[in-house]
Amino acid sequence: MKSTIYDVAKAAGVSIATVSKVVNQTGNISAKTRERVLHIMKELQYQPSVVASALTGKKTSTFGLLISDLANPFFAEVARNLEDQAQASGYSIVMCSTDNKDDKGLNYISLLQRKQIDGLIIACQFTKWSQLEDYITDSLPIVLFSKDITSLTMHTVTVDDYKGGYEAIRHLLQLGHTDIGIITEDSPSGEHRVRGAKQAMKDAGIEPNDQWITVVHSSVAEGCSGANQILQQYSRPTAIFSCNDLLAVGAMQSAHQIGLQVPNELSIIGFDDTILSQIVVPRLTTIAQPIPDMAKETIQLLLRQADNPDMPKQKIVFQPQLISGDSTQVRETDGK
Amino acid sequence: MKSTIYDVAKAAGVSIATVSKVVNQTGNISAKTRERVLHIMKELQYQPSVVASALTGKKTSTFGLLISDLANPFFAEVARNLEDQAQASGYSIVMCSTDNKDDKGLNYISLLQRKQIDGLIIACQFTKWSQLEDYITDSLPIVLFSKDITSLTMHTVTVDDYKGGYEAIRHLLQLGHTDIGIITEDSPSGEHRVRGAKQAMKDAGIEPNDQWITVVHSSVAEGCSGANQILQQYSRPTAIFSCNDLLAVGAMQSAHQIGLQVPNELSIIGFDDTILSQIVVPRLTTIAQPIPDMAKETIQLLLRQADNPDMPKQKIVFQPQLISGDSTQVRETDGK
DNA sequence: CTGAAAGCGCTAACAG
DNA sequence: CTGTTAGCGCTTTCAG
Repeated sequence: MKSTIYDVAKAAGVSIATVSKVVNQTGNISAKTRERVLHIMKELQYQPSVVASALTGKKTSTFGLLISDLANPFFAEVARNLEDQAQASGYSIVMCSTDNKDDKGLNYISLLQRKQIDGLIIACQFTKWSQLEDYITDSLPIVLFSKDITSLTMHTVTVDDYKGGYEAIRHLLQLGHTDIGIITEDSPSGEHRVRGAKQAMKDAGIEPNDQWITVVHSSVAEGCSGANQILQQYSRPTAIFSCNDLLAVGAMQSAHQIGLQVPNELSIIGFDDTILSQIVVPRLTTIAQPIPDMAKETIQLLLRQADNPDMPKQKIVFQPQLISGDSTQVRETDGK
Repeated sequence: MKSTIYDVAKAAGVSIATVSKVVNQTGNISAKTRERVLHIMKELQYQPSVVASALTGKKTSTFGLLISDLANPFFAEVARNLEDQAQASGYSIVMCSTDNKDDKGLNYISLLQRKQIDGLIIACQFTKWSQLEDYITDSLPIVLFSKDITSLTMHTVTVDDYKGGYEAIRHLLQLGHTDIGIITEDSPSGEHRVRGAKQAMKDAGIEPNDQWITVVHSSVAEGCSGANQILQQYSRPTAIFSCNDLLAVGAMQSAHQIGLQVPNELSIIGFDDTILSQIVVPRLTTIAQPIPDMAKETIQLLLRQADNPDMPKQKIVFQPQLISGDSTQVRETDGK
């Protein structure tokens, strides 16, 4: 049988209040009794119940994480980093894959609140963000990760998607590419990346060709078919910017199917720098998000909200970074 | 402020016992009162506290998952499937990446027990499994996933690693390969796979060449260097069996560096059928584990243990399946 | 410095 | 069919 605070108190010949104080290091307890209690605790293998203490208004030391799909390498890495940071502060994380389905997400949210989590990280999509307000207790610390929903006023940790898109194109431009296709997914960050990309082209005096822009769901397969659409046209671009690595890998497969050499005949640049981009041959050039830093900031934000419920909402934006791989190269002049 | 069972009781003009009964659908409550209570619950947005009910001895509806590394695609997929299955039964999962460090794992185990999880899935390594017995309350339902520790008598869900290794080699043999290298990691399942592999060779009258077997840590980089060791020898094999996809991908990179064409000059077969094997070019031939089925069985086992604490320990073994990719082909006769 | 006692929100007999 | 009551294990005044 598990031992309780009563068992310890009895064995130590003190009251449960005293035991509670030595456990939580509150109040003033003489060194002597503390030692004795500590000793007994060890002897009885006493493990304070998180459940009981949570009932008295203390923390559960648990965060919830809403994520699109844990099996997606990008999100898996995000989850891992968040977990590490949380663990460093004594917190654990409940993972909830929503597949970006509103009802699934909403269900998880109420479940998590019934479990009295101390904070929630939202790293998935909702089609109707407004519903969240009905579901979320105002006192629940929340951070939006890698999503910035302007209609919602919440703490937010993101990468500068716009700049990332801009830099991706600038990289291609520097290599001499002027005919550039874009494969993107239908999401806010995808849109930001595309906006940045288009702006970079315009700033270089190039008008984006809408024929070379496709919007698909985020998967390798769709990235491939999206690329097919672009590459099988009569005139095709010499480079493609894919809004995430999954799509970029799909584009590489498409090129392979069509018989285009990457990077000689087609340059491809991705976004996220997931493990996929690292193992693919040629190694994908991509835009990296500083996930460890973002994770750290996210957890800090959650922690700080606990002490300071109405701290002003912050929007923290991190800078993306170009990772040079082997999937992009100088445009070959005989091309097109 | 969140509403409690008292608020509902008061508003409905009944006792909290009655409310509790309609919430849990226990006892006999007249349709009329039930309606009324239900109505009030909705109105007050009443959400029963999992914490409070757990304190009275009920479930927390939470499982813990100990996993090596959530960022590893294989484990991410395992986690996702377990999460889905758990969610189908109203459970959520706390993820704990241990990096196969004993102390990390042990810490997580006591933390999880303090949080009163209803069950634990262990899918990571421990160097000293015996320690677990001191940490785990005998009443905690546990399932070992994808690990079978013979010294421990626990419920176990695994794939037949031995057979998987055997089949992998048999596949290569059928393609005419007789000079086969092996890259493996230092783990029980890795050993089983290698044993199966060696047996397959022996059964075909081939003596495994220890020069062509390397043991490394599980990562792409180590898979690559492990393959380098094998392939840079004066005489090299025409095929390599890698004990998991990470290593297989590493082997592909090694081949690429050395300038060996896969599969013409070198066939490579992996294990796990992760997303990595699917995106790599050429598509990796590999041995798949039926993760969804394994996950389902795991959760069922946990659930059943809750009702039936001392049910006889089961060892459930699933059959691996060969997935034909493009990384293996008939041995070219001019080879070696 | 230590202890008694009142909850936290809910469940489970046991009465009525 | 419904309500009373005694906990579950712990925290936190408030006395002593």
